[in-house]
Amino acid sequence: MTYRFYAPKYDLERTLISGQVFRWKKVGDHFEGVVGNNVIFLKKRDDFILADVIAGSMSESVLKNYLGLNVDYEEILESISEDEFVNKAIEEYEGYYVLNQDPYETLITFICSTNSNIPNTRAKSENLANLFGKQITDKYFSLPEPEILAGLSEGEIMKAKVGYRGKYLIETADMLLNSNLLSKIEEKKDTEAVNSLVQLPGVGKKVADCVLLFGFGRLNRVPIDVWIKRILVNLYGIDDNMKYDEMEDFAEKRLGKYAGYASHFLFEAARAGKLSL
DNA sequence: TTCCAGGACCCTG
DNA sequence: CAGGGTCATGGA
Repeated sequence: MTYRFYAPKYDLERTLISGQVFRWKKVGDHFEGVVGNNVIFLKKRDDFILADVIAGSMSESVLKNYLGLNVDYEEILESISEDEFVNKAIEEYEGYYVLNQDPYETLITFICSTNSNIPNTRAKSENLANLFGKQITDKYFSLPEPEILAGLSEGEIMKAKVGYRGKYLIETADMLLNSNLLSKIEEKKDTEAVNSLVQLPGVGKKVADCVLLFGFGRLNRVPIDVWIKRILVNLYGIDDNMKYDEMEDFAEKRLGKYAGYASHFLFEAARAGKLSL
């Protein structure tokens, strides 16, 4: 299937090769990625995103939602750009969109991200898929379902080079199989959703907020990582011994209902060295 | 060799 | 509750 989305400002590279998602790569003039059991090719032409679903049955509406196009982007930009630092970040990193990923895939990949870096997280995610996932095309595999992960031994999962996170992945998958934890997140308020997610092994508040922001579309949630903390301290002047919840509250109040969206502009701009921290 | 990377967990005081 | 050490792995 081929789809076409009107999105003049959309920068595929800044969106897909970023810190929010770990399953895309640039191949020549386009981007190739695995989303669920689909292999998707994307490229930009003029004001449009051209999408080819190489394998799988992802519908146009589902892909549009995944790409973060079911939001009023102009309203979001207008809202968050009231903040001077965010405004600067948007100028330095325009065309970035927050995706709307599958909660389970977000969870698994962000468990892999802890105390690691983005290239390593990408490698871990790819290893998990290639070793234990379902083969979709000759070279692309889906992330393994919880049934598969839960059935692995620690020795087996270590082949994916996930390190000490291996047992967290196995135990989290097992808990998901024996509960409806993820499916109940939707109905919970933010604080309760975080409290629920952190019950999963390998999931702390930061990963929980990543899951809420990138997997559940809660654009207000601000994952407080070392970058955001550095930004809050050096640009916004907060005390660097503030606790996680206090920093999150500060960021949400300061940046508004799209604070999470704003924070990722800050994150990417900072990581690109554009914020002079 | 040492340090760090989008942290989480465990043990002490 | 706060403060420390520890945890696999790869790259600088």
